[in-house]
Amino acid sequence: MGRPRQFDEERVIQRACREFWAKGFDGTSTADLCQATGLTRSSLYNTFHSKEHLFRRALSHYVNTMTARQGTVLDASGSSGLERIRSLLTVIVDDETANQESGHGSGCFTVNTITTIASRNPDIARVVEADLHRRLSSLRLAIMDGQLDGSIAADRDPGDLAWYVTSLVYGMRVAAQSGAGRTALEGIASTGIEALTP
Amino acid sequence: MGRPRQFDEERVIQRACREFWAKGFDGTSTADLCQATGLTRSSLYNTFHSKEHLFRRALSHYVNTMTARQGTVLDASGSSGLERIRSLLTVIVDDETANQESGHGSGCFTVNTITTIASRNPDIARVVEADLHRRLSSLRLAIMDGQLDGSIAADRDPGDLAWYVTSLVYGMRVAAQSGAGRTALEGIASTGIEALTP
DNA sequence: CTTTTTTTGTTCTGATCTGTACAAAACCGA
DNA sequence: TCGGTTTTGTACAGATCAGAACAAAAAAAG
Repeated sequence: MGRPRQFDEERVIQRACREFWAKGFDGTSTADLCQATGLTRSSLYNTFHSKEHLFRRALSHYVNTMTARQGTVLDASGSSGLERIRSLLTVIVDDETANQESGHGSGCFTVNTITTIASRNPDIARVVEADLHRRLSSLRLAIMDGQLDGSIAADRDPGDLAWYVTSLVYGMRVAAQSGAGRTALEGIASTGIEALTP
Repeated sequence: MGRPRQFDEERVIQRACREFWAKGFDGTSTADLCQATGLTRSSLYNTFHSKEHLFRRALSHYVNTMTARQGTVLDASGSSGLERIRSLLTVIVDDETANQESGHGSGCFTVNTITTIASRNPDIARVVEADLHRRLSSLRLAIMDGQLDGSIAADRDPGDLAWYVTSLVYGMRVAAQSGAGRTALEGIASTGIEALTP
């Protein structure tokens, strides 16, 4: 069935993800992508059709792995709703400090995408929007659990609180990118979670 | 003293600011800037030397007007520290809903800059960093006032709380850009401010 | 071995990019 | 009115951009 591919598609997407993450859609050229992935021009276009298609694949890969990992923390049974959200924020702090220390930039690919092309590209906007709704639902469930087990204030709408936590995470991502170190992020997280307690 | 200019420099910077704000540094071409400002290529380069210089002027203009406006709210005497921060958040909510309704995009030019080129351009990073420190100081003063007048919990470091409020504002900016409407933003603000009360 | 199918490497294309060159135009001072 | 100075319009330069074209290479199917 023809010549087999000399590359692993998943691996290529991961490399492309790093590249787009660091430089954004507009700031990344197809030459950059070829160099980062090791693919030639024709292999890249033969497989992914266009720069925008590859971007969507890379972005989807990012949000899927991120949301999955955060989802396992959020859905962990055995701890209170508040504890699960606290764990989520810990994951964020660890992520950002790891990013800062490992050099390859910081911040969140999703946030970067929201603040740049999402407003100008409906197809890309759809990816982040679907992910947003997934995360809001997960959060709402954890928050409702917390309101039942008494760890989270019950006098507020779970949907509002889910938006609040989302916004808190967004803020921590941007703060990390504007220079906030681990201790600053931990302070933001511990202060921010106070708003949820009864 | 030579031929006088046929344009108002401030006005040009405002137009350029809108353009960069909407499309980002990489996404805005010099042709876009000419069209948006009405200047010809040579006038633009004669006055601002390069795309990056103009970007810095536009960004400085933005952070100055924004921080000044938010500063007057934060420094308002006659109300408690907590009230002043609540007013700040109200300003943010009003800004974002106004942006959404008036069409010309939403979100914050500063946040967009942080999440895109700031990490790749030290000169631009310096602009946002200086502004960040100004805002953190203003916030810390208001928070210390609040801790003295009893409206804000005194058992937390003012610097940590200043970072928290900054992060809260960042988060609201991104939330607005990802589709949060006025009521959602108001919910985030009112929940977020709970964390500050004693 | 031959044919068919797919990937790969290289080259090309036309558009767009930032920035420059240069002369015409418009103003001021004398 | 004339000389000096600055802005303006247009044309251009060289680089880079996303993507297409096409034949060589590599494998499976017959």
